[in-house]
Amino acid sequence: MIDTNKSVATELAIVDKDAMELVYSYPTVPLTVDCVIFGFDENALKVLVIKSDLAQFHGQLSLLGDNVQSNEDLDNAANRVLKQRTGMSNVFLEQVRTFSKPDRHPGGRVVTTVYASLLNIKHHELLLHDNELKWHAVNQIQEMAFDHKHILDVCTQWLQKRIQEHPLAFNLLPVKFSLRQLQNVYEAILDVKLDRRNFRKKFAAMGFLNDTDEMETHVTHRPGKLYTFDFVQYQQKKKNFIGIDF
Amino acid sequence: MIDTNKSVATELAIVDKDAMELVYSYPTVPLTVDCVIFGFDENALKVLVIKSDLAQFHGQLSLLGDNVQSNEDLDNAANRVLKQRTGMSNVFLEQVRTFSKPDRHPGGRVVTTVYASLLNIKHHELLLHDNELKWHAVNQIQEMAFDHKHILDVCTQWLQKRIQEHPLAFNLLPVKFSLRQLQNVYEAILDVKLDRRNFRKKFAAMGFLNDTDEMETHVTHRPGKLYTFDFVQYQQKKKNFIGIDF
DNA sequence: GCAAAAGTGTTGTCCTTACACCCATGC
DNA sequence: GCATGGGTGTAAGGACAACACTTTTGC
Repeated sequence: MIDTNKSVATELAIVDKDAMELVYSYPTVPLTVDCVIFGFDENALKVLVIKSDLAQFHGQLSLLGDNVQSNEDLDNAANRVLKQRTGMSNVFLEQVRTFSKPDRHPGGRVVTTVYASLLNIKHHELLLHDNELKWHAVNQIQEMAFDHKHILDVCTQWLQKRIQEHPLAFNLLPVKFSLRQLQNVYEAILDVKLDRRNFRKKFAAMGFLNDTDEMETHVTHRPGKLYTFDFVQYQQKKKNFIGIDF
Repeated sequence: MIDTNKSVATELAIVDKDAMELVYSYPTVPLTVDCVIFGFDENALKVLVIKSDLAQFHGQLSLLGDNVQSNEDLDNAANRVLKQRTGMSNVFLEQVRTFSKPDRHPGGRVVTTVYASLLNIKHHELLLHDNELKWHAVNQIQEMAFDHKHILDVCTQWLQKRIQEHPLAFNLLPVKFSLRQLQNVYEAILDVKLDRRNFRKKFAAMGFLNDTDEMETHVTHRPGKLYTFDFVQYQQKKKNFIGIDF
């Protein structure tokens, strides 16, 4: 029963005090975020990495990470880290997973929440180059600092699944693109070779492509037709749309 | 260049000290795990909830959660919480997402990582009943403590997607089950009628079913064969396994 | 014997795959 | 004219959907 002699304000204060005491009793842990920024360029899937700060991992590649500030949520932390490390903003980051093995960081226990994104390298010029910030081809990375190679592998699988469920690929292309460009995206991300004729048939059947009457120009071969992605058709057909299977 | 006057041991010690100092400089945060245990019974999707401990949320439903201990990874913490709250062990928990809004807990900042599972209510008798631990129908829960309703919604969506990609349905069945029982689960969850012969063929082809030499008993019709789920086969074939499409 | 569900094969359709030749452009 | 990739059709095989009758048990 509520004691009606107490004001509502007092009641709340006491209640909050209980909750605060509870929270104070919890052990606390250093928290970081790491960003796995995938990019597509020159027909290869790349990822944005730096050289590790730590002497222990001297020369090794590391994801873009930092600790989470005291009153910052993880989404904000990830966006802040990305901006601080690369100068990029307005990147759509998605939370992938939280990694928490107690020995994953040599300096002691650190829990990290990983965010990933996929963007067009040409549309996001790197403004900073601290710690040798660079794009590396994903399939050429053998070793990384911490557990970052494992994290990268998890994120690569995440991306491969994600791109088959959702047409993220179109984000990587200009508004008008050729089927070859589209196919390159899928081949690079899924790490497979696809048959050109079957690929065209599949996308033709999906009906998300609008045929412009334009062609490629200044290419050293027969120019291909240019298409646009039909967002309206996609939204309408989305409910019946299971995915893109190769 | 490495200073060859230093022993390797000294070098490592210095390196570790750098890493430790770095980690000590990070702010720390109270971390919890919450478990969203879905159950299927009487043709309804249910979830295991308790009444909140906090006076502020008096009478409101809460997920099963606790703080993460100092040297425990999140997977272990989730399993421990589940065991402490319900007595259950050997439940396959999957990490869903980490929630971190600074104001999500009235006692101050608490970051929580959420795990979910799906199991058969009848095969997991609740051994404890503290805080009125009970199964509630998911679609009848309007309000919960903290941001737990939001978390539940996220997990429900996660489950609907997940069950189409992975054979979680086996979690809902006894160790030995008939094909009819298996088919009932899929029909109920996917809300479709399936052809018995095609259903059997599909699962036979997948090779995850072990034929026991036992039959149903005490049924008022011809008894069916009982099968077990072959976890080993599933793990091996998993990489090629795309999903269960009906 | 009757009700109720188990068990079992075949066929047509559709989707996926594999595969080869001519065409348009830049140089 | 030659190098480069664009554009196109067809056939075989595999997966899926549709479909009906006989069998085994409890009552």
